[in-house]
Amino acid sequence: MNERQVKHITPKSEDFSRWYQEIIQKAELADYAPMKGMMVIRPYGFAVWENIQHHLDRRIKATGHVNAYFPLFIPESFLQKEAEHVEGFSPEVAWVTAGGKEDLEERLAVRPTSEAIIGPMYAKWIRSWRDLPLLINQWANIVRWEKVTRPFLRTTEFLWQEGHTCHETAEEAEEETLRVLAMYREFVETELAIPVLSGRKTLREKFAGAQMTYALEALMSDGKALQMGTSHNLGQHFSKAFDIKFEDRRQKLQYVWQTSWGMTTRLVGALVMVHGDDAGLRFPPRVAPVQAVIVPISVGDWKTSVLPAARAAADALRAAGIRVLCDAREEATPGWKFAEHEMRGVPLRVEIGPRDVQAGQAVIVRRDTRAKEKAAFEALPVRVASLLDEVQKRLYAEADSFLAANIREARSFEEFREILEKDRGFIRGGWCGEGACEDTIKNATMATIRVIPLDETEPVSGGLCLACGREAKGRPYFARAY
RNA sequence: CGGGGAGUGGCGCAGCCUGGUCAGCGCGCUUGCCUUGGGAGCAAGAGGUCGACGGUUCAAAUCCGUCCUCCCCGACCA
Repeated sequence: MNERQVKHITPKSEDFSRWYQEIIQKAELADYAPMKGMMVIRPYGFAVWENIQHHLDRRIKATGHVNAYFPLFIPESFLQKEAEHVEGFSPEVAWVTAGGKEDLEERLAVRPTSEAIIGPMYAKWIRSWRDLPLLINQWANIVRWEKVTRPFLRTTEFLWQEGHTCHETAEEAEEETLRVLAMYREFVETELAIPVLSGRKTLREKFAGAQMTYALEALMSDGKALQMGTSHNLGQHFSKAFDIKFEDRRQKLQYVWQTSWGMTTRLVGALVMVHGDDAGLRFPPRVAPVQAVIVPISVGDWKTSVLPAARAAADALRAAGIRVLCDAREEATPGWKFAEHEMRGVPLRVEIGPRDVQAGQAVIVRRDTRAKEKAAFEALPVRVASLLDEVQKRLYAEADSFLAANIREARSFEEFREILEKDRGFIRGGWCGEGACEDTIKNATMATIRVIPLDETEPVSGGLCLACGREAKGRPYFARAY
């Protein structure tokens, strides 16, 4: 019993923050690098990111976008062209000032986002309305000099995908912004099994340089919100700054209408915080690095009596397109393996022992419910595939009911504070639309407006602003956020 | 950037107050035997200039000073 404690992680309910850090290291998703705020994404964690990339890239391409790659460095003069953009990012830009032993004539920013290096290129490439829409995405690394960092959630360098598009009209740009938002939502819900709220950001929360920012927000199991992705309508802010013009269908010179949008390695952190439990991770099958682990029960002459059957089962599952691992390590006992793979979030475990071989069957155990069942060897691929679907659905359903149970209404500021104190989660309440009131609430409670639902563009009558008591113009979702 | 905590074999820690067999424990690791249906057991091993630099002293993991790094909690952000 005492020895067990050694490998054990802090229970989630006892100290969520500590649980998060420990599980990330023990499950080998990531490790701290020797530089502040930087981490190494280890193979197991990177496999999750690769699965995310795969599923997202598919959708990005299916909506007509193509991938390209732009430089890591941005000349300072470029970065400064869009005033609000520079202003917003200047505190967190890393600079390159020398090459070898020679100082540079102009400093180079390590991209905190790529608008400022993509803009000038688009200006070169776009001449006519026939060049539009231009729909490019890039997978890249980004550097933002953050003061407070946490593995996956906020690191100095992170990986992401950033889409940058140009359109003929304001309407098309807005459509693109919303199309991507919907695509993101479908992706997060389907692949990551995470339900989200989507909507507009307030002016204070929008991307520096954007005209309008839309976002997805998810609820972590400690009751704090996490932004899962953003889609920005840039209007003509950047096209004017970078002189991206085209001749339209009536032979008139116009600035293009742009969008940009991104999702990051933060999503890996979201998977951990939404689905994890006291025993460790619980990965949704569609992004799990290993979907099913086969544990041969090592007794007696298991290497000759059990192992071949385990290997054959692994081959059969692999042939059925399932990501499977046959854990034939001799140095670990079956019990050890059970606990380890549970901690690492493998959705299904398939146990095969001497008795099973005799009976021509295997024991399948679900990570999410720990339910056990038996399946004949021949039926294994079909049964495992269908159980993976069930686990995926159940994880979503569980997260969805948690989200639903943690969206509350506040009719007064007092009520708002009580909910925050007692339950956290999302709180819907009246807002007059003024930034000052947004600040008042934030300063008093640390909660911010996460999103303003899209179905709510018209003023809502009857409600009052939580901060000033005047008539509310909308009822956004508030929350404390990461 | 403010407040707090911590740097001792791979990991987790004890030792520090009261300098001197204090280089120690557990886990892990290596080798062998034996085991294996929920984190096995025994035996023998390998492994550390005690975060860095400077100072006090006959003597520093221990006392003093400076610096570095990491973590947590806050203000800013994917």
